[in-house]
This record gives sequence, C-alpha cells and structure tokens, in this order.
Amino acid sequence: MLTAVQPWPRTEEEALAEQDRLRARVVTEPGPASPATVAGLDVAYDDSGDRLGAAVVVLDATDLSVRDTAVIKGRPAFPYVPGLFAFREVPALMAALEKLTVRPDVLICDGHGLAHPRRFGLASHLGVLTDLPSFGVGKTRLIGEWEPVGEARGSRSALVDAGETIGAVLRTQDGVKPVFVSAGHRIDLDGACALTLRLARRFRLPETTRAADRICRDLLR
DNA sequence: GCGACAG
DNA sequence: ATCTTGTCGC
Repeated sequence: MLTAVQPWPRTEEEALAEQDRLRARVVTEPGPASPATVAGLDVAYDDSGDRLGAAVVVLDATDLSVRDTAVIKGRPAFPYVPGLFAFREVPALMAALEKLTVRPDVLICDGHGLAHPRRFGLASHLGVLTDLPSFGVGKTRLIGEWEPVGEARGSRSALVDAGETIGAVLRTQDGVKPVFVSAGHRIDLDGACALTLRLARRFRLPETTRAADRICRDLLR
C-alpha cells in the first residue's frame, strides 16, 4: 500500500547523505482543506532500549473515532543522534503504516518536520516516503528561537532559525506548556496548526498522538 | 573548549 | 525514550 524502505544507512555520513537526497522531494503546498482521517504515529521502548513498539492509529477527523490501528515490534534501526532521529524509528513506523487498511489523509508525527538543522526531520521523512501530507508536533525544541507565547489556547509564536520561520510554538491549552509544530510534506504551517488545535481540544497533545502513545506503550507489556 | 541536542 | 512520588515554587 505504501512505499517500502530500502537499504538503511549504517553510519552518520550515510544518513546525512540520505537526508540530502530525500530533502529534494519535499513538496510545499497548502494541504488537505478538510481531511476525513488523521493518523497518529508513535514509538515506545523497553527498559533495555533494545526493543521498540511502533503504532499508527487512524482517527475519524470529525468525531475522533478509531478507524484503524496497526502495530509492530522491532529494534531501533540507528542510534539516537539529534538531527538523525528519523533513522531510528522510520523503518518500524513504515512497517506499521504498511499494515493499515485505511489510508490516512494526513500523518501527525511525534517530533519535527521542517524545524530541523537540515529542514528534514522525522515528519518530513515519513511524508516523503509515503507521499502523504505530514507534519510534526514536538514536545520540546530541536532548533530555533521564539518570542514568548500568549497564555491563551490558540496563541502562537514563530519558531525562527537563521532568519527563516521553520515552525510555530503553539499553545494548545490555556496556561499549559506549548508544543512545537512544523510542516513535514504537502501541508503548510497554518494548516498544521489548525489541525493540531482541532485535535487538542482537551489536552496539550493531539488525540492522535495520545492514542498512538497509549497503544505502543501497551504493546511492550 | 563549553553547552545544546526531536525521541 | 526511560528511571520515578512527593515536593518545590508561584
């Protein structure tokens, strides 16, 4: 159903070259006006860090009911290196995506997209490999600076690096620590922020992320 | 040389 | 990511 993953980089040098190659395939466009389905993706690790569980959950964008779920167990495909994080989790996430029977209209990833040293974080990577609209919602920053964000839900501040807006620091709940939203592939920042707010009615993180987090965490126990 | 550093 | 309950600060 979705693109397969080829030979995987084994060194940082190879991973950097792969990012350079794939970055050229990122498409900049507004994104789906009103997606019918939204997917959340997440990975959890066991105590040793040798095993992981990946989950993808597809929700109905209107009522948030679960339309499909796919999980897989595996091993990290790369050490954790800031800026090369995608190489660790993408193979497992792609394998889970391939098990889906419902094609999601947009992928919402745990991590960053454009808000990355080379403008190609996990969300961009998964978007390009699947050619689905994708964006990232991170809990902490990787790069970039921003001005203080208003305390009210919906307030946002531009995340800037080297004079370029690479994402948004978005408040999803009054007085609660904001999240970091950035475009991945085939969706723009405004669309990503709007969708994030719609999916985070009650909690800091979008329901997609919360659902995926719960499922892959249970998978390891 | 010293911090910073998605998950 | 994960180890971890109560406790510190406003």
